Amino acid sequence: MTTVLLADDHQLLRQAVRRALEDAGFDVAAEAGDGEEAADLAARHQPDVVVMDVTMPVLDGIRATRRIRELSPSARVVMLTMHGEESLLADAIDAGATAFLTKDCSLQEVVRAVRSAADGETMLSPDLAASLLGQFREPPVDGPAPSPLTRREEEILQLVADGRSTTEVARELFISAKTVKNHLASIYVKLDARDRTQAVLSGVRMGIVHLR
Amino acid sequence: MTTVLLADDHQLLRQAVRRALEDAGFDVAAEAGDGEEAADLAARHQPDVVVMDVTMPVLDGIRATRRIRELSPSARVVMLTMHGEESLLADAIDAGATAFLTKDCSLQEVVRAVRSAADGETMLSPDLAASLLGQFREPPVDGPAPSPLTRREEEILQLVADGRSTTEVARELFISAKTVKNHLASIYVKLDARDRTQAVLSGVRMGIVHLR
DNA sequence: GCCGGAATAGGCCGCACGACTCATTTCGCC
DNA sequence: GGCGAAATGAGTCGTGCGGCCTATTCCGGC
Repeated sequence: MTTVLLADDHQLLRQAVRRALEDAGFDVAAEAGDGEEAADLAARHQPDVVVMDVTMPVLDGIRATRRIRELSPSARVVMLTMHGEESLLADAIDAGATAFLTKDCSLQEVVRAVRSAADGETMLSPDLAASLLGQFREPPVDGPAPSPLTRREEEILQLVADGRSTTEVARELFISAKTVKNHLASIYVKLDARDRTQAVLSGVRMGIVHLR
Repeated sequence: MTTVLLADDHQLLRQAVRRALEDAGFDVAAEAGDGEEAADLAARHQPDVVVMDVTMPVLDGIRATRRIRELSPSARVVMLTMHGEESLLADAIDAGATAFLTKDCSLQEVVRAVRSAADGETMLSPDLAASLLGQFREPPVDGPAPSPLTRREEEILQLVADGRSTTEVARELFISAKTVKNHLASIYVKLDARDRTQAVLSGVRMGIVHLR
């Protein structure tokens, strides 16, 4: 049977989660009230899954997770947090957490996450997944914006972004410096820029030029 | 009872998923072999959840999802794909998909996703979630790179990135243009840039200036 | 108490840059 | 066949920009 360790400084929440997990057929082997206790109990009981709060006394959930991952590598950690902060998410995953849930999710979600974790599978809180996907969706939206520049102009802007001066661009493309300046002037008009700096930045924003 | 529509051009896969869903207590109302059929059947049966493959004849899963989201807004779409391509993920979410799974996941994962979708919750394939998180973890690694610039220099570089000329920066900061040039010279040395364009680009790469 | 870095400021020099106008050739497209 | 856009090139003009050197003030740390 799958054994679980609960770590949260709020007894109320521990009781609720314990009920839900036991109803779902899990064996809650122990409960911890702070991170250090959690690490000790994990070492002793070797649970399959640890359900852990991020904010706890003595040793926070992130550090506790790190320690548990060292002492009991087989244990999967399901992280709970009050606030759906993305920085915490990154830290948690870095520490070796398998799942990450916000506390405003349902008990069913927690049970589902524990089941996934027991199967060795990653899981994200639905709302966090949504916000992550939201960030993922933004760039492609304005990413494929049709460039107002001609091929030659894009080529020149990229070279300028790479640090070339007007004469260097000219040498590189085997054309006269004057032509490069003409192209640049055209670029400034099209991108509503008044100098190469603004033109390059516009290019970066529009995804026409690549940072190197 | 939760009704489900299956859309996939491989009958074998449809049968497998149907079995798993029915065992889990779902009602598989219909099956479609291509995207157009899926959209039609969705309009007729108004299922709670549509499980749809990305690659299908006639109308691909992305377009089919878009059409279904228009005709049957209450239907949640769980997207399946062979390849865990992130560009597809973005497109799928943009089309209005609620969940996104790779086909190498277990049937239990599909069932879990359908259950989540029926509850109106987003879900990500564990491996996709992991890869997303991977990308999320990277930026913070080199993000908090200690800036070699002083506060004043950062301030000036940001203004330059915002499009201000030397004299404009001076006016804005109530200092002489000469001082601004001095700061810029210092910035060029520290960032190994030879002009404002390269300095600003370095700033962008290092995350000390923000694109606006 | 003093040294050093940060912020302030001035001068000088040369060139690269950007603004404005115009010309030629070569395409694709109607 | 001819129109228009893209690419090429030129001249002129003014000034913004960057290199180099020096100086003063202020502050924090040794």
